[in-house]
Amino acid sequence: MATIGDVAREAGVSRSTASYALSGKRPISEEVRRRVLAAAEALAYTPNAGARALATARTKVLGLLAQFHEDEFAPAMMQYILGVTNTARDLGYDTLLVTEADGVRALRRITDSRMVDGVVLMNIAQDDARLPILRAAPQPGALVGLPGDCSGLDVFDLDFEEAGRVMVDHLHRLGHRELILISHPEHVVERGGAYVWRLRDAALERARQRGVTLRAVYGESRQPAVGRLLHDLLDAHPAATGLLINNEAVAAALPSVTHERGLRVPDDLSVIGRYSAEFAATFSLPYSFIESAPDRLGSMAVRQLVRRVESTAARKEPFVVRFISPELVSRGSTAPPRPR
Amino acid sequence: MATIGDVAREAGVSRSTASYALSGKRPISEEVRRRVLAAAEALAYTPNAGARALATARTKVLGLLAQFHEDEFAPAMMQYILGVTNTARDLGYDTLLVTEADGVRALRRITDSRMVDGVVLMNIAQDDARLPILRAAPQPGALVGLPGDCSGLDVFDLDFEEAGRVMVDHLHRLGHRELILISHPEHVVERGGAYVWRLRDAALERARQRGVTLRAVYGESRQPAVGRLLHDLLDAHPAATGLLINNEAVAAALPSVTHERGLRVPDDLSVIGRYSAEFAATFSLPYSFIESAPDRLGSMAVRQLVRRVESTAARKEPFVVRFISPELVSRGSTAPPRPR
DNA sequence: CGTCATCGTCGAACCGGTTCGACAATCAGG
DNA sequence: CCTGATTGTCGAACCGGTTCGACGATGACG
Repeated sequence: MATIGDVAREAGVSRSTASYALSGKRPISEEVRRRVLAAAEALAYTPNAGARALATARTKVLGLLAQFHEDEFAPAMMQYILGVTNTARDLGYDTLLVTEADGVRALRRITDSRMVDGVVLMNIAQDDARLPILRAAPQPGALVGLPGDCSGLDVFDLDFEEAGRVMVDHLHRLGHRELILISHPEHVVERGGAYVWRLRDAALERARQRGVTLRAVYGESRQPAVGRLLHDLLDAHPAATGLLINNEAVAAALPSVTHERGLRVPDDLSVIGRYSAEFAATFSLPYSFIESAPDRLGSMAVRQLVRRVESTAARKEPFVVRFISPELVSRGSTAPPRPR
Repeated sequence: MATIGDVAREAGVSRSTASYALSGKRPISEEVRRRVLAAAEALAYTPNAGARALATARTKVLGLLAQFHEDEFAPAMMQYILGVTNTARDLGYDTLLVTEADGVRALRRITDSRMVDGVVLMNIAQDDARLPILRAAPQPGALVGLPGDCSGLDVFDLDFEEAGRVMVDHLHRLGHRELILISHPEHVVERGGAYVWRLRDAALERARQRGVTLRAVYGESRQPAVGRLLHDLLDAHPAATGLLINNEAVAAALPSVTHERGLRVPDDLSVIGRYSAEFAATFSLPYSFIESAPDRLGSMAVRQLVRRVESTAARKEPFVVRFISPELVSRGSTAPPRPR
């Protein structure tokens, strides 16, 4: 494999001149530049990433830490990842995907060894043990998800509070007065998944203001538990006319449950979910939903991260916490209530 | 950040001695080793990945090239990826996930620049343009999926031919004589997705031998096309009593279609799919299926790749093409046929 | 008691880039 | 014609590891 020394020899110049000719960081005569470029082309020269990283203290690689918990719904994760990898590539970066269970150790490893120029963290917990490590790291970091303490990091997330309010308002306006909200399983909350209670508490508050009865329950993330839960809920609360679903697995399981019970949506039951359009298409979900925009979030996180990586000025800017406003995509799964 | 020079100074030895003490590649007195380890600990020393890569010509990173085509079913991909990243980490490697659309350019970039010690390729096409690049690369490569020409690379895949035969035999034994096989969309075939015709042709051949009528059709990968296709098929072939599904999106869409038509499985229709247990659980699919074992395939590919990376002896071994035998997981979705 | 291994450590070179300071050649201005 | 600035190139140092060869000290042995 050709080194820059080979290119220089082939072009009849010194290594430094070859380097300058290729990078353009100093004026080089047209004649010499041509020779160097031709030599690089002829030898199929590609700079050695390790050597360049050593010299420039830049790897052009971003770290992406994603945790896959047993009780989480893996398919939903894929789109966050693609949002990150695709945007990173557009900006000239590759992505190191780390799925190690011990996130703290993983983060330490990739930051201390200088494998990456910056890190995107996913599956953020309320009191995430990785955050202190990331704050102390020499590389900047961006989060997809809102932790309890945002200091020292850029944060991007869906506005789950507003999402809860939008859902309640929408059904309230249609005349619904008794609703059920199904969230994630309880372990997700115990693990610090703030998005669960952020949406739930805001929805409860808004329901109270509107005089709507809202029953908030934990969901499940696996079959057959999900199906059973749905049946039990519909049995227990026959007066409920609307369902709010903040849990991909539950949304995916609902169609067969309504079928089994002979319920028609929206005639007998109104439904609003919270997931991505991509997810809706994949699982052919027929419900109106709040777009969770995973690719946009991943993309935003990367853009901000790269800004900080590449500019010392940007690195000194105050940290941002940016929420995407929930957008309700109508699929006609809500209607005025009708007593069952 | 501490360098090995800092550690050496702190321990009162030379840089080379510090290096040997940490790596154990030469005998070092107990006394000195202790001092070096203590210094490394105190300074929180972590070797610089770029410097090490430059010196050793090893990065401890594997490349993973995955393509996400519009018409492919993304959720199924996640498990292959996890199989790769988790196994890689167990063996001491990190994973560079590359999802760039231009696979050839991406592969060139990561191999030429020596960012990775080896590469796993997914979504292999019959005549995959990336293979010549990978064969010529200095790093070893492993494929998850079977191309037309396997030379120079290790290949791992499900035995799709046998899977097709197992499906046909299973239903034939139960007494079925008219079956439908739904594969992937036609573009997947045009793109060179050999697994489509490998399963299909073997199934057709076996059906011929058994005197069974097997209608093989292309599928769809998106709603609402998938649902429409299924309805049309069941309308057009009322005499068919068994469905073979080699397409995750179709399998995921089938339950609601059978519900809508009031068909019961297996009483009115027998069904066998081909996907992973993980996928079945996620989508709560109630069908018997051939396990496609994505995590096992990813894991096998990485193990072989790392063997070749780490041992010159292994690098000289003949290349392997290894098929996982299809295992039929029974979920009770097949029964003797009953005329509809 | 001299000789030869062995053991433990050190200095120096190397991996392949980037970048700083120096310097020769060219050119414009006084 | 001399001076000073500008342009283009080069050599050397550096980034932070690893590894080779050498060398002094120690111990075994004849």
